[in-house]
Amino acid sequence: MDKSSVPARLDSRFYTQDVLEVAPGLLGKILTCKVGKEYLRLRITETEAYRGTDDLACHASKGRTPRTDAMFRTGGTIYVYYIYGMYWMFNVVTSVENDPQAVLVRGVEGIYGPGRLTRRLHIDKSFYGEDLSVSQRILIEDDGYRPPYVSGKRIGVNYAGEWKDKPWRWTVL
DNA sequence: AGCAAGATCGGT
DNA sequence: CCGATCTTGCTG
Repeated sequence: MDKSSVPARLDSRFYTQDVLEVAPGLLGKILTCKVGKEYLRLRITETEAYRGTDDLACHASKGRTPRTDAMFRTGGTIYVYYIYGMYWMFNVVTSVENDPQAVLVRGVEGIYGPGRLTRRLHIDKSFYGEDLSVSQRILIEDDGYRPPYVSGKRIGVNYAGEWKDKPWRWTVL
């Protein structure tokens, strides 16, 4: 049998890598989330990397606050924040403790937009700080699928000086 | 206590 | 292109 076709939960060995490895690496992985009594399983199609205190687009560049605390924890932690009075943003923390990095999941199959996907998956503040490698209601799985992809500039970060042009957004073709 | 900005979205 | 809508963090 084909071992690579058996879905396996991603663990800390994957999440503790650098965000520039994890963000494109998450493309094609299966985001599994319990919604009511059902588990919705959707492949990730678009991601963005936010990397450390130097990256002016990264919330951690403003320091460690109650809001950004989760980003400073170990890889696999969930960082969720509320924006524009309407939307929850779902992020996967990467790297090790005190090296604040995170992947913003911007899209999954059939759902384009970070605010839309959290609405569909019922992801809100209650997921803040949860651990993707052990949670019973949310996890990410790898079944070996490796889709082709392209990279481009991040969205909505024109205030970030030289950091606004980093090609840290990845989209499946 | 008040204020300005924000990793968005949907309608005009 | 603009309004909705509210949390966060900073200023005073």
